[in-house]
Amino acid sequence: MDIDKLSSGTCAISRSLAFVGDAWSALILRDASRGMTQFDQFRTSLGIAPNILSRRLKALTEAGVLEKRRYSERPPRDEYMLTQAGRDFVPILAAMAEWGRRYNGGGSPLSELVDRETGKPVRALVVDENSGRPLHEVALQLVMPEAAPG
Amino acid sequence: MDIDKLSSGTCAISRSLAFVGDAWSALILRDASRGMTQFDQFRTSLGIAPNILSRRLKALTEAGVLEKRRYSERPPRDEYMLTQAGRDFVPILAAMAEWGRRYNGGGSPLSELVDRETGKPVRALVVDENSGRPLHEVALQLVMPEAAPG
DNA sequence: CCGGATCCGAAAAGATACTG
DNA sequence: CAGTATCTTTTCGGATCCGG
Repeated sequence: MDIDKLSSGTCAISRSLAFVGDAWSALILRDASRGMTQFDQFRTSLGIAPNILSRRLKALTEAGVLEKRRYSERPPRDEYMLTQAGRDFVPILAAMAEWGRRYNGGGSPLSELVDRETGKPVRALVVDENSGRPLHEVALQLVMPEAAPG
Repeated sequence: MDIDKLSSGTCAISRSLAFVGDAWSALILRDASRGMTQFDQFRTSLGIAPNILSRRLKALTEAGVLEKRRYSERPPRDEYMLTQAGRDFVPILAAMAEWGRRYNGGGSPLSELVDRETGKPVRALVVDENSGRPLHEVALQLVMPEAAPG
């Protein structure tokens, strides 16, 4: 679809989908959050063709969720690191993992999220920051600017 | 990419991406959460080609996040409703909206989420269900089954 | 008018080979 | 390693048509 239109639209959700409406991009962020930085790490982990990995890395870098950094001059070597925006997206991946486990968890054993410091399993839950209420208990209404009826 | 492989892989995140790694699917869920049920409502709201919409609705129905229900026999009319799985995905969309607002919020005024009952704005935050800590403050580690090094 | 199905050109994905 | 070039295959998206 038209990604440029998505990222400039009036819906805040669309603006995120501009990045992760593509599965590869989200999986790259996942691997980056696991500490991967190099082209070949991503390529091997994802089984992705190099040309499309290249394209995604460039797009994610231009979008500001990854940062390219040269860590060796001779030979020239670059690494990709999560920016603050990228790190802040990781909890959303965690929430997606929670959902995936609950509603599509059949078959083989699934990956788990743990707190790296305590070693305890983490269960992602989306709440309202103000009230603390879990959002799945709240009747949400998305209000578009300029009054668009639903 | 290969969606079937995604939805059967060992990573819980991948299993969610099988559904929303596609931007259209997520936007359909967004509109469904706004109360839309009919083919033409989605089509008009999204500006999507009918064949694509048809394909996505079928996929989302087979995936179990939408349910097709016939509400009129003559003429035959169907509506699409969120299932429990679909409703539980909405908080993730809310978290994505929050992120989109923070990191890609420039330009025109953006859509907002409000509590339909109180009318108050909702700020989505992903926390650990057990400790209550915001996940962006937690050092997360994704543990794959069968020990895969990062 | 609603809910699609069909057809076709354009675009993107994927595999593979190759280069600095 | 970290990509680029090239090629084939798949998917997308727009226009149009069809049955109820």
